[in-house]
Amino acid sequence: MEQKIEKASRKPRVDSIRNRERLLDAATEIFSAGGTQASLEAVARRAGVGIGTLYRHFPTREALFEAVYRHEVDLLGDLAEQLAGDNEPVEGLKKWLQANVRLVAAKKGMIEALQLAAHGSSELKAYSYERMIGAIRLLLDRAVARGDVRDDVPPEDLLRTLVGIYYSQGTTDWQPTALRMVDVFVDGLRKR
Amino acid sequence: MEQKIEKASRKPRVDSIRNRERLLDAATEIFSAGGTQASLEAVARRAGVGIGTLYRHFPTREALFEAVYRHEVDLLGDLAEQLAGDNEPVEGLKKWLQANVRLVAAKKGMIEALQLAAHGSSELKAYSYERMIGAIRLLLDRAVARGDVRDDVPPEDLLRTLVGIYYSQGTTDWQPTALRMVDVFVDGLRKR
DNA sequence: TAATATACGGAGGCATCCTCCGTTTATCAA
DNA sequence: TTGATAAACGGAGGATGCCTCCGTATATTA
Repeated sequence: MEQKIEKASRKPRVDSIRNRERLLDAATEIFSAGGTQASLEAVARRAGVGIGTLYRHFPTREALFEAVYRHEVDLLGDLAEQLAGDNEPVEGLKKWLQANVRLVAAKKGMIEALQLAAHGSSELKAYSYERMIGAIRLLLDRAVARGDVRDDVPPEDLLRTLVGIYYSQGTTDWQPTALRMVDVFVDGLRKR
Repeated sequence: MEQKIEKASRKPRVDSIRNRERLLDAATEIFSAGGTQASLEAVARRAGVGIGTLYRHFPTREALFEAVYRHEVDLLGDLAEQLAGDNEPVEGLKKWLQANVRLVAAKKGMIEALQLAAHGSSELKAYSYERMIGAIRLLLDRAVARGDVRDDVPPEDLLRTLVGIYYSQGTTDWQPTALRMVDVFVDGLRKR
């Protein structure tokens, strides 16, 4: 959502917008691969901008995490709406859950960062929680309505279970395992 | 290849032992206050030794975490034995549980560190688990034997619950909350 | 007390963090 | 178009942290 502040200001410069997007993409890649403490200068290099530009757009490491996280949440929300058109509701649900694995990397980093810096924007938390629950409900209800899966699992429990699955995996190279667990779990939801 | 000669080694130097202890104390303080990524040079400064000395005693950040953690576990084990002499078993149990809050800071850091470096010494994990369970059992059994608390809570469940309480607290300044929760929980164990 | 094994400190090379500011450029009014 | 200027850009630079290396200091042993 774009916000317009009272000042009749100039149009934002196109290079500024472009660089912001490049930085966001680069940060998503770098953080997923290298973890929380990846170098911000590496992010700037990957984005092909100067370090000063990075700091202008995201004054703190935490601000960058927040932006990455919010972006991922939005992507997942959009993906759910897209998958809701699918013919196979259970498959749609499974695809969405597995897409989450990508997010978790970012989320892990962000939680750390927020704890550290101690201004964990609860607005962001609330926003993302709503968005995630909404996405799950959208996909789950369709599968339930078709009679494909059991009807006694509320979206909230599903989300909590997911987080549990992701966090219980401690080691590196956890993603394949997590994907497998999601697979098992969704099969468990199915009615025989 | 030359063969290593087995020689009767000298006694360890007293300054070496002293510095090792100073480093351990300093690291405990610094990590508790500043978290995982606190500066190792700060630890050395606080201990009043050179940075080289720190690295000689603890070649990696992880080695230092391990040593701090093991030390804390030992202290808690000893504390349990001491509290076991107390006249009020439930109070002893509560005191011990609250003493744990200190440990958690170190533990959080260590888990991170171990995950990152991916050689999480499982010997250390096993050791600390045994020691913790032993401590809880020691205190719990006495309270049960006196009929002060319910008898259907095994030590393992108590430990898991504790960890859950500590980890569910996300924000900074979590310690007061955690202490309060422990208080509530122990009261819940009491028979009316 | 002398010999020597052992530990000590910190300089130095490299990486990252973050700020500051001179330079470049997109926007807008004329 | 063009010139003025607000806005964004890049990266040098100072501070700090990581870790290694090695000359110096000292505890232990004979």
